[in-house]
This record gives sequence, structure tokens and C-alpha cells, in this order.
Amino acid sequence: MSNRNAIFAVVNAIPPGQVATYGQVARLAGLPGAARLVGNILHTVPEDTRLPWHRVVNAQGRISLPADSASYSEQIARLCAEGVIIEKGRLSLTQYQWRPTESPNPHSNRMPA
DNA sequence: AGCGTGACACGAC
DNA sequence: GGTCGTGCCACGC
Repeated sequence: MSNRNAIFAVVNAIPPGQVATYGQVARLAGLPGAARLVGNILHTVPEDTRLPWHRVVNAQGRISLPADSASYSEQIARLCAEGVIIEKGRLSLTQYQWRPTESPNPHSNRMPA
């Protein structure tokens, strides 16, 4: 399995109404420190994908896309539809960040409470 | 095969 | 508390 697929698997495992940071996804995918790669990969994802890419935000709880892009508003719309409240382009990580309990990779999920 | 790149994270101001 | 600058990794050209 390529790392790309590993990242897909992790993102795919994020429950609705919750979000994960790029770094978190990278770690869960077994690629600590490769946060940028996650964004890079997600950017190459086709638009018609089933992947819940909108549940991935940066460590600041902000949408990491250009505010004028279509994907930006798309992401906000989807999150909002799942009950995630976003203010000033920011959301509360402490409230919505995914706490992986039964991740596909129980191997490397290290996330302090 | 090598180099630049990016939807980031983290430590400092 | 926010903003700025540097480091990191794997991907794609």
C-alpha cells in the first residue's frame, strides 16, 4: 500500500461532524512530520471523490485553502452541514478534533488527551 | 535520478 | 493571542 492510500484510509475514517489536522492525519497514516504531504495529496484528489477531505484542517483550526477558492466555500458548507460551527474561517479544535479510538492504524496513533 | 514544491507544524517575536 | 520565519517529508515534474 502506498502512503497515498494510507492517507486516504485515515481521512476516510474521520467521523462526520469531526475534524482532524494535517499533522494528525500524517501520523495516523504512519508518516509523522509529513503534514504537508497530506495537503499535497488531497490537492491531487479528484473532485468527484468520496473522500471526506473537508474534515481536514490545519493545526490552527483554519481552512488552509485560499478564501476565494471554490473548495474553500465547499469545505465550509459541508462542515456546516455536519454541525461544525465555523467563525471567521475558524473552528474550535478542542471541540471538533477527532479523538481516534478505533483507527485503521492502531499501530501508530499517539494522541495525548 | 534529482530538484523544486506544497491545502503544514512548531518554535520565536 | 496572533503573526512571522524555519524545518520536514514524500510527491511530481
